[in-house]
Amino acid sequence: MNWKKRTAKCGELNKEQVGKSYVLNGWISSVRNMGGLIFIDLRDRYGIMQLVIEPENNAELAEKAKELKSEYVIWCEGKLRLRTSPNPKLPTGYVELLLDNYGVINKSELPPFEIADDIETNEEIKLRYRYLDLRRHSLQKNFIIRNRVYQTMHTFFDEKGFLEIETPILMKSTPEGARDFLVPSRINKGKFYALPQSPQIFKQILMVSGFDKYIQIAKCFRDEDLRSDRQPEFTQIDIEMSFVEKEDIFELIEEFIAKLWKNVLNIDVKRPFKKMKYQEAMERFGSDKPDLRFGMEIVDITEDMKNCEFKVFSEVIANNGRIALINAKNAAHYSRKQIDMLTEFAKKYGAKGLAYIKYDKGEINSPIAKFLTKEELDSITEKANAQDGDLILISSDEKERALIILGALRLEMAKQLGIIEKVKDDFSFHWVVDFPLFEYDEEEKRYVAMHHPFTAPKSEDMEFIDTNPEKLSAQAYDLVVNGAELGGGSVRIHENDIQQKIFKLIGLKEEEAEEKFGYLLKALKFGAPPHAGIALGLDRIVMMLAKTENIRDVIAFPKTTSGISIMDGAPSEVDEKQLKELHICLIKKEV
RNA sequence: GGAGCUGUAGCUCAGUUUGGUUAGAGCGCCUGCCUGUCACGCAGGAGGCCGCGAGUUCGAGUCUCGUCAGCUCCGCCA
Repeated sequence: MNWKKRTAKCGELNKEQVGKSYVLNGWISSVRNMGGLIFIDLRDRYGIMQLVIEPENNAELAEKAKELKSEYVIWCEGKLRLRTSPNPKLPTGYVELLLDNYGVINKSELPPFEIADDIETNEEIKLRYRYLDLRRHSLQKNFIIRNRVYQTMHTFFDEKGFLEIETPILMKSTPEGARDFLVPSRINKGKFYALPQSPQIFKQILMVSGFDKYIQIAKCFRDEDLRSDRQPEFTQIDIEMSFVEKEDIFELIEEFIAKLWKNVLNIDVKRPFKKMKYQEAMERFGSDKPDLRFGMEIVDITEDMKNCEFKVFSEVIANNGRIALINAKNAAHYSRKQIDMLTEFAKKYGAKGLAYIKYDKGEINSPIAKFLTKEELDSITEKANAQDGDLILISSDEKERALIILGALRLEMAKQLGIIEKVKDDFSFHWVVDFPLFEYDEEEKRYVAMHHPFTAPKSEDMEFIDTNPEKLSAQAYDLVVNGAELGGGSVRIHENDIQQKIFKLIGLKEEEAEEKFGYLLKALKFGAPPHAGIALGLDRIVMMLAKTENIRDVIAFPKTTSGISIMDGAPSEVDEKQLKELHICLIKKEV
């Protein structure tokens, strides 16, 4: 070994250790050569230590130190002393290491960007040099949080008697849900494994086996388009329990979440969490994951407009649609152009247009006012609780569409008006419950499970199962924090006949159900206990704790929005030989 | 599958509206000076396929079309 091993870490030394000698290892963060005095900032993951060379007392070392550049890895030794001019901004700012000697362990090319917290660099270069980006404290701290989450989880669930059990990564492709990633089998030519979208069926089967409390940090894979909070591979804290009801899951998860927030942020979370029905979430907030940190709730005015002369409204009413509004307080100053942009925004969610009323300096300013009677206008003003200075945005559409549009506008206006900024340090935890069991898929012309097809219907709704399936509510629940879905789960079906019925309702023929899910159906015949569970999005939890808007900030090696890993170049073409072994031949793209 | 924004020095960006001499700034980098810096300071210097390809034009960083990449969003994501 031609370097000296560290006896301390950069961020750990302080006043208490002054007078002692240490060896440090780390990366050169910056060199400030004052001529008669050389300062070097040495960085490791624990912090920064200032090194000093005094040319007056060690001319040789000072001369040698001219070789030192950013991001060289060095070892160095010297005595810790108090600084004559301390820097209170640094945790280690009261001390410095007076060097007796140092050595370069490994040189570095000039990095393509500076390794500093406060500089912006384009995403592509940061991802190409991910190892350099990951040297920044601003990113490292997220992985320290992530680790805190792992450790809290392991301890918490171990103490509760949960068993951590791994489930297969290579499994059978399932027809429901997201697009599968497929893995060809060499031994079984022409056949494919799929990567799990979640370990759902395996964990249910573990319940049948009697492992009544299961947990796993599960890697999941979904071949769908990416978003700022979605990667094709992501991590779930996957949980399942036997002989429980949904309340048991609520209590367990609330306790766990409270522990996480305490351990990571030292915040005391108020329990129990609020519960809101899906229907209510949609009606009041236009979302199944409402952000409850602020108001601006949706107001239904369909009834008030039932005799309205305005054709847009009357047609919507005739088609059983919804006319509703939100009141953007103090936004009457919005210009025509700004409102046009809001209209464009609404159109992304399928709006045909957007009506508005400005209560501007005592006057009502609205292109639709002339179509409304005084009574109609008054009732809008009253229901919206509109005052001078307010801007009312009105959506009229098919019911769910209208609500979704207003839900999106509500969030957008909260952003634009600085409301989100005001509540950015608040946390609002709640459960959304009583989801519909099915929703109708227009494209496939069939019912699909809103959660997944193993979700139990509410027992009091079972009477509708043969007559009116769209009326069925699911025993499903989502954990929602600040408008983000951090997890979701359900009470599962543990009876073979009900499971078969559900498959039938989503359009799976008996043979298909047998072919795709036969192993689950069979397992349910062998004394399956009642069971329920949940999956928490670990990446999103870390995002929330780290207060970052982007999932790339909490995944060590993430992919770009087109699913590419720039650093290693995945996905890539493969050798003809590899394809041949797999009996795969590529279709040449036509030009 | 669709929409929007962005692409100019190693990095961050200006210049594009209205085409016209040698494409600028800050940071970083290189050389020298500097004894308390920590966003060190001072002096000097190097550094450009204006994403790529066509087109319009006497002339394109600037206009048009195409294309690629990154980001954000809609669809999609049980």
